[in-house]
Amino acid sequence: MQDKYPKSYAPGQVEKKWFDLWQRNQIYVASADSPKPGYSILMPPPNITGILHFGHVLNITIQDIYIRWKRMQGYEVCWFPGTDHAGIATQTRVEKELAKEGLTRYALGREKFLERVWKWKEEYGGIILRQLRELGISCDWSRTLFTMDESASNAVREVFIRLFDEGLIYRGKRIINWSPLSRTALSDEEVEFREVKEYLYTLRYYFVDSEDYLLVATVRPETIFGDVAVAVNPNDDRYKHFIGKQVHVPLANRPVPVIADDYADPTFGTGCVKITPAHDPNDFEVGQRHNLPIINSINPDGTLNEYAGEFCGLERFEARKKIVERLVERNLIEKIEDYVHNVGFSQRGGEPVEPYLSDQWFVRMKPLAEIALKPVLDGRIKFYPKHWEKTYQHWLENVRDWCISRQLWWGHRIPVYYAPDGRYTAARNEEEALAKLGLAKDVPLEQDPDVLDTWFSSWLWPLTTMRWLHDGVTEDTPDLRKFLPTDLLVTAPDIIFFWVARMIMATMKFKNQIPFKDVYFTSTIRDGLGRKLSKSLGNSPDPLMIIEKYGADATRFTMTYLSPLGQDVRMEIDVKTQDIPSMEIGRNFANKIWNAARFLLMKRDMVELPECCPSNQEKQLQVGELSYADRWILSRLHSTILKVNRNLENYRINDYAKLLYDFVWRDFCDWYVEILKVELKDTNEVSFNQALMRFALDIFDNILRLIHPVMPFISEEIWHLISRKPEFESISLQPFPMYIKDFIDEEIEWNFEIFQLVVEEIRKLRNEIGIDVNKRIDLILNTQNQELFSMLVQNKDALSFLVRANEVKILDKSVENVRAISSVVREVEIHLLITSDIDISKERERVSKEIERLRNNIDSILSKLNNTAFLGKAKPEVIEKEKAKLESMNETLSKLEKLFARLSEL
RNA sequence: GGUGGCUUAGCUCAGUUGGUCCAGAGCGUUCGCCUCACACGCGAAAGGUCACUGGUUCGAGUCCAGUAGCCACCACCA
Repeated sequence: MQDKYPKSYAPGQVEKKWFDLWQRNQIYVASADSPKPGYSILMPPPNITGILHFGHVLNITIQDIYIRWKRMQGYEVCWFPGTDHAGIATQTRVEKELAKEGLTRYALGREKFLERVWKWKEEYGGIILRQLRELGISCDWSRTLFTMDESASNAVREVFIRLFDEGLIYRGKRIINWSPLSRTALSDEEVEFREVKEYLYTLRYYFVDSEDYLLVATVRPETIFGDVAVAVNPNDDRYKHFIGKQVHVPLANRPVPVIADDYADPTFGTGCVKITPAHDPNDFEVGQRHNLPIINSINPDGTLNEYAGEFCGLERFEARKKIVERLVERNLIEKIEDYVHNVGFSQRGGEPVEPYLSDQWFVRMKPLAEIALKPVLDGRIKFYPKHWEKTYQHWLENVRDWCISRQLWWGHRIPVYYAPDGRYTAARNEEEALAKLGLAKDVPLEQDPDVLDTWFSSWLWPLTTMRWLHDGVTEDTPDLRKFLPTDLLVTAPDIIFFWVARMIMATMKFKNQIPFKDVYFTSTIRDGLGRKLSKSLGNSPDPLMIIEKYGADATRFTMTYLSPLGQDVRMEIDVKTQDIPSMEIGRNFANKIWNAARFLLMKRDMVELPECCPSNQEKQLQVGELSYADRWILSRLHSTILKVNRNLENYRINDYAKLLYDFVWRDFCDWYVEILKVELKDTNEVSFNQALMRFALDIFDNILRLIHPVMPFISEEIWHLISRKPEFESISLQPFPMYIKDFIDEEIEWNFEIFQLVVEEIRKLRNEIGIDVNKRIDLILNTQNQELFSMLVQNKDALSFLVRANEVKILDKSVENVRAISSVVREVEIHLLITSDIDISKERERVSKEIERLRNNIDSILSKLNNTAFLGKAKPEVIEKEKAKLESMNETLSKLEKLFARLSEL
């Protein structure tokens, strides 16, 4: 029998077995025609270049919890998976591979290069999804979508054309964020600011017609070759009279005018600013105001161009060093000071972004922001935690136009065609473009070489996953009707602007519907030092290794257990071994569940329970009289069911996990299973034992179903062992436990708590006076409280077992002159009979301490009850409670005092 | 600079609308146990002026204001 159910739970094979079976039986494929109400979640599509990290683990686990919970609640559930083509990341990746072969994308040409990328995608692009599977997720793989699939691409193209025709997409020459590494424009969101220590150089700009000079401060001396003016504030008396004069740009020796503009802050630096329109957004605006020329002195790859003279070809930071050297040489630097300021870095490439003037495509955001703000403000879309709504609102109200063109090859090509006369339009193909432009059929057109920002396809995710415009035409599909709006989006807060806001914009704009009802922002995972997990810090263990070591269930459970809504998660990470010790929480819990099951199964086999599966509780209740403990665990179960549902509804997933943990470990294992041992031993009647086991297994079956959303594998495994169902069936298709109010018995729960306190007090006494664990004790318990007396009598055998007692006497009147160590708990006197001498002074100390504690409590209650303000203003039930408490405490106190008096007599 | 969050036991954190017998858990520490499901376990113990100041209230860890420290996001002047 020992071999039939292994002693400790081994997740590896179990998890693999069930995942394969779930796949083979296709139990997670959703039907848009189902009569059941729909419930849907869009999986945030991971990048095809991505590898699984703990952010995914948490995110995916939460989604699977909701998907499984709702499925068990009887919804037609659909979880849409997919992957993102990740323009820059993927292109960079493949270019690196080419570099190893001594090739570049330019050498290969656009078409050949894209072939390579597709090949790479076919080979490696699915890895991340396969890794996700290891977690046991139950998404509908038949609906997997890639953002560059034809159906999605069709929708992207249509959306571009529509927005273009409406004037919401436009082309313009602007200062954008340029990534010299990837040689492409970036959106504002792709730039992150970091504080850096640099130098502030104060340069001398000599007047053309005198020996005098202006002092101009800059952190970027390499941009002087793009200078077209020096600005001073019109109200700055120091410089007023220089306005209109000419100064020489240092080294360049080019004369530029001194102009007046409010942009120059007299209180900052010297009060003079060099104006470099091509390399600074503010300067660009100043330049526009004053009709200044624009000199672009930096190449797309970040090197200086011919305007820089002798510095031409140098990389911008290298150039800075050389230029400063030369400036010092020529005595053109007044001073160099330490300077700390914020610099924008490319989120992906990590290099400082270059403000760069170029022609790009933009989406006009104002009108879209307005329609996206509404559903969040009026509560149709709810954020969890709520405070993100404010961040969202602030962003939308201050949003700037979105630069969507990327100078890449991998991505959705911009569907814009240019005519030889310089005009252009957005169209599905050349033919249509010619027609739109009113040109003859043989006029050659050129398509825009750029591609779209990756997020320009991601923002359509709620629509493209449901095949909206999959052929460029079809507006309505069964999936859209059934599953839009989706019910929940689970995502990290750092893509609230990138993705969440834009999906709301797009779905509102094109479908006039919200994309999702609830948005859950996941916790950021940090290591023991509070740092984000990252590969470079070495504090980001491979989840697959962790899953292999602890099991997917354990990993899922631990992550859930540790993730409070709206709070960061901290996990100790052993950098050396790449281990996460806190995963033991889940592993130990899984093992505990396994062993509880093992115990029940062994007992079931012992009593030869014939049925294959437990029936429902209502039937059980009629079968036979339930014991006190039975009624208690049933009541606790239903309290737990109620709270589980409430916690899941409110996205309090860590509370959900904790609740299960405590219920299973504390209530079920520590108390119920222990008492069950006594009850089974109590009688030789087979039918009684069978009924009892049927009941216990039924409780456990409920536990398995409660736990299934977070621990799908172990619950499936044990459920099959208990139910003996064929393998094609699944616990994930069973109903989630229903809360039945009639099973809640507050009186039982209350009294049982006292029972627990009594047991604990007796164990404490045993421990304190050092009674050998194997020695059985004799006890006398007495109480005048009839209810408690009856409870104790009913639980006498259980109590005796739990405290390892020999003989237990339960009386409803007080006892005199017993040779015992005594204590009082909630009106129950406990006398542990002993044969040896009592250490009276120790006993007196113990009892008097207890008396003092109780008196303090009584005093505080009395002061409340003597306070007329309290009596006048507190709720009646609160007052009643205080009175009852006082009464009970007084009762306990008088017993203690008697006890103490007796000790004094000895 | 703006906004939001956090500050409870040695560590990591719970504490849902203010009131349930001294504010809870896990880890760690100490003591005792291989008690016939589980040592990934069982029983027990020690450990907290709930950051600080003030206010509201009959009553505050819980609500409000201020102070300090930490964190995140947004903005950003050479």
